[in-house]
Amino acid sequence: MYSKFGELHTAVALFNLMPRKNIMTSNILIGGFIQSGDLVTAWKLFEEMPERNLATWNAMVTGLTQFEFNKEALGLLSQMHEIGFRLDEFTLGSILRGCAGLKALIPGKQIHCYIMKSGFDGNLVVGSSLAHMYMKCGFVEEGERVIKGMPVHNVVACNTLIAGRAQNGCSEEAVDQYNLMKIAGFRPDKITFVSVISSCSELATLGQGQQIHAEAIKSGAASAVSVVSSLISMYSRCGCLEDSIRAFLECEDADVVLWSSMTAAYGFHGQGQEAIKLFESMENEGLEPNDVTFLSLLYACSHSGLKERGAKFFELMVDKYKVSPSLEHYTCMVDLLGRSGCLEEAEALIQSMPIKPDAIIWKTLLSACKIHKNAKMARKVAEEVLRLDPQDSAPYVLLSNIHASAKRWGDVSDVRKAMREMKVKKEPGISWLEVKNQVHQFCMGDQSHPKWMEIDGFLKELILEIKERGYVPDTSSVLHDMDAEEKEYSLAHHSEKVAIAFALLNTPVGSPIRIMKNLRVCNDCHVAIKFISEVTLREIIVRDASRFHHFKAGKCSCGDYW
DNA sequence: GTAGGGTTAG
Repeated sequence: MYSKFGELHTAVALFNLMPRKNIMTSNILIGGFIQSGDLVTAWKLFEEMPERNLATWNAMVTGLTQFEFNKEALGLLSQMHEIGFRLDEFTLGSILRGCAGLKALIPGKQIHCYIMKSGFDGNLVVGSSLAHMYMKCGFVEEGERVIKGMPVHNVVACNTLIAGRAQNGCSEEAVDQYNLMKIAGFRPDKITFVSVISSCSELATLGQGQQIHAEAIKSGAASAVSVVSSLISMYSRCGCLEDSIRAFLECEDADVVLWSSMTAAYGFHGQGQEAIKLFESMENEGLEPNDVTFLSLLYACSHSGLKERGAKFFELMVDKYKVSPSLEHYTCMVDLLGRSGCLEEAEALIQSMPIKPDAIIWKTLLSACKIHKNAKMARKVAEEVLRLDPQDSAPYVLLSNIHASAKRWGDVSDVRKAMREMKVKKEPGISWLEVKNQVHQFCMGDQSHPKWMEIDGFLKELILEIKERGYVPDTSSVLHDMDAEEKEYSLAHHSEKVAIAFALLNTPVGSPIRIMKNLRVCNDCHVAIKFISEVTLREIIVRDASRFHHFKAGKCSCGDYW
């Protein structure tokens, strides 16, 4: 009774007075200490026990995995094995959770073998944990096989499948599974909504996201802070910052994740000042920012050109909040310095940081070299990128762009030759948008859309019209060796331009257009879309690989800084 | 006593 009411030390005092200490009482105490987070005392009791049963071991293994002492839990498991204990569903569920946390596939597979032999493979808890372990290790298909092999399902099994797909980049499949689970008669809970709403942010399918939000409200799960965090991110990534703000303000039990997701949302829309204000209010509320909060904040500073503020926050993070900077934090800082033109400083940071640089951080610096047209540094940096990731097309494309904008055509063709030799291909640009709950996708060079002729004709007219207003095609981002006319044709068919033409033809006059793109918007498209927003009197919102651009009346919200 | 989830650099 005492251990249930949290008066553990009273319980221990009583326990010590007992002339004969039985296993059950000790087990209850161990469980109590684990629940209160005092693993040290739980461990001490465990060690002192002259005799332990399966429940004792299970309590300890579970306790260790609950607090992410996964390696230690695996150590206990092997001791259990040596002594000859038979593992039950409680042991198996917990230890699989530990394996998932460690992304330890090999021990996970060994446990899978044990499960098959001991006949636990039809057990819902064991099966879900096993599938979760595979999914966390990146083996989606194996996880699916485990879930589908179970004779009965429940909400947790469905959620395991949905979350596993969502976390492994199979967002569409996650949404499909969500629909299937409803048909099968399972009632989605807050964990379902978190996963499926996150998938909608990944897909940037606003209509779908709104519908699922409505379903979450009906089910009563929409006010859970974890669901709100995913909603903030979803609305932000679908281009509706206002809805993110509304969700944030309406949430009653805010935590650090909620604040971080709102910070990220502001950053994503280029509202660095707002992100900073938010961070300051968070500090005032007495909430402790974490590594992700700072990542979002630094990102927001970087995308708004707030170099000094960003640098100060980096210091604050290390000195006051004792968050040790990760490679991601350094990448953000390199981006911040590089974008604002301090290329040498950015390079010096990479050289001096205590973590080994990867291809991504060098690529970040390379983009900055492109923005600030520093061909000399770009060459050097491109070499670093290629050394770490020889198949990456980005350094070739960026180098070629830099040479092309300086009209060094010989250098451009050298880069092209090197690409051919290395068999590196540029990732094709893809843009997509939702019209009446249907997703339309346009890929550079693909004319398969049923309305292609109509779209193409309209696009030609549109380009002519914006040329009259002063648009001059910027062919420097065309990679191939072509004559000027071909280059212009190629440029005019960048997937975002095609998608916008399609949207103008198929959405109500005056309504905003939302386009998503897998790559970053090129400079030419950026200029062209500004003109298009002016001549068509439309607000055009483009999400590219890195952030949002809100085009309105000939201007972009990024202030041409991206 | 056991299982599934939110924010995140380029």
